[in-house]
Amino acid sequence: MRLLKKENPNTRINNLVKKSRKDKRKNALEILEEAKKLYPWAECALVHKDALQLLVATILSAQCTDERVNKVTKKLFKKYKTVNDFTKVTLKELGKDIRPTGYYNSKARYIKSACKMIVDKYEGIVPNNMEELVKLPGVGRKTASVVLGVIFGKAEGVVVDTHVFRISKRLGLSKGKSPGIVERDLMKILPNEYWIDWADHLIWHGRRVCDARKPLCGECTLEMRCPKVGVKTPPR
DNA sequence: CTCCCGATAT
DNA sequence: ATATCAGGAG
Repeated sequence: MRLLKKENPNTRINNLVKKSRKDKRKNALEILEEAKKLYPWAECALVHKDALQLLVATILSAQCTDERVNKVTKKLFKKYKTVNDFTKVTLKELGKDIRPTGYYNSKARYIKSACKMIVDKYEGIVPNNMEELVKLPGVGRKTASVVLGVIFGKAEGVVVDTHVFRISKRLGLSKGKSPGIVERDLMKILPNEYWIDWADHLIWHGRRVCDARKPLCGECTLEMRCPKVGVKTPPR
């Protein structure tokens, strides 16, 4: 005498979490298509004018809003023009110059060391491939993918920042507990030609709608395709 | 896993 | 007071 199985109106959505890679791909591409309509510009939010500036800005963006990074880099890039300028400064002084971005001691070390390596090993030129970029101090796959995508228009990986990590999981595309796992899942699900677009558009969606604490599911046009994995209190 | 860390929203 | 922000290293 079991209880009657109650019909779940969200069966289709719940099933998205267990779908095959092929189905996940179809779903992901539909979501991306919609996200492109929502954020047709999808430009890089970090103000920069070349590879070095974007590299530095992206290192600074760890656990910090892009808005504050831009405030800091506006002055920073007037003072430091080349990789050599960053290698000459003391860590104490560079730390002061980037202080509002947080983690300023670590970031100052990363930036100075990375610039030194660029001078010593890469003839002053920012590398244009994943293998070399991630050798730079303070540069992981996320930072490297940002530079590769924005500056060189190339995707050797998928940018998995806090937004992409959170949203990809909410959408049921990955259950990975680290950005690395989520990136591998996304690389399997999405064709390479969409890797850059995925992060570009989902990050804007993460900022404006699919917020970490209080996602505006009621205003979300991706809502019908979203199983909302891990969303605690979707407000109406 | 912990640590690095200021600024802002809730 | 606590959570979060275009993470990475040890």
